[in-house]
Amino acid sequence: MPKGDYLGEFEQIILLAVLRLEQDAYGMEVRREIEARTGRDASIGAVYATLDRLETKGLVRSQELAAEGDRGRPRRLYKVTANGARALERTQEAIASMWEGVKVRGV
Amino acid sequence: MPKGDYLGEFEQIILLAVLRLEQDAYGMEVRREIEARTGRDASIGAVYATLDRLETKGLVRSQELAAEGDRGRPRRLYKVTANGARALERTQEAIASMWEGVKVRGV
DNA sequence: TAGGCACTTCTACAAAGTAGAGTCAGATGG
DNA sequence: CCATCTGACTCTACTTTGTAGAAGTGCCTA
Repeated sequence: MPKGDYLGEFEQIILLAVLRLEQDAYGMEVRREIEARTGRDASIGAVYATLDRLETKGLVRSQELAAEGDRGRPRRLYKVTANGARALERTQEAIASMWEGVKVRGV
Repeated sequence: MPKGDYLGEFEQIILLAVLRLEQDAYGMEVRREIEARTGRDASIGAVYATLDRLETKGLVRSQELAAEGDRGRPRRLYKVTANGARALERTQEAIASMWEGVKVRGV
C-alpha cells in the first residue's frame, strides 16, 4: 500500500484546476476556475503560494509565456507533472477507500 | 455555493474513520482503521492531536468510557457531530466538482 | 515490584493554508 | 504625460494542520 506523502486539501484543488485548464493554467485563471467550480473564493496569494510549493516538490512545472498582443506582464503557465498526477491519484484513492460503504445522512 | 471552511486531508481521513467505527471509535482503533484501509501508518500523536482539534471545532464530540472488564485505562469514544458530517460533505463535494470530467492517466 | 500492554496526554516542530500589500507592464483618458 | 485602471505576478507574515515520539496512567502478570 502507498507509502510517501499525501496532498493537502487545497493542493488537490489547485492541481485539479491546473489539469482542467490545460493550455490556460496560469495563476489568475486557476483562481477563477476554482471560484467557478466550487464557489470558493481563494485569495490570489493562497493560489500562488500553493503553486510555488507544488513546483518545489516537482508536482507541477511552469514556464513563463510572453504576453502576445495581450496586455500586462507575461503569464506563468503551469502543467501537472507525472509525479503530480500520481500524488493526486494516491491521495484520492486513500480518501476513497475510507469512504467506501460510509453513509453520511442522505449521501 | 458553499461558504465556510474545508477540512484538511488528514481531518477527512480521521472523520471517516470515526464514522466507520461507530461504537468503537477511540484513538488507537481509529489509527488501526486507517492503517487497515489505506496502509498509512499515522503516528498515534497525529491521530490524537487531530481528534482534539476536531473536537475544539465541534466536528466530533467525545465521552470517556470506563474500562469494563478491559485492561488499561478508560478509553475516549468519539462520535461525528452533525456539523462534522456537513463539513465532510462540503469538502468532498468541492473536490468532486473539481474532478468532474478530469482524466489523469487511466483513471 | 519490575515489566509489559493498551491507551491517552503533552510537547515541539514542520508543512500547508491564507490574506493582502506591493510591483510590473501596458491601456486609457483628461 | 501624469494619474489611475486592469490583469498579472511576487513577497511577507501569520494561522491552522500535520506529524512524531516521549511521558503518564491503570491494570495484569511473572
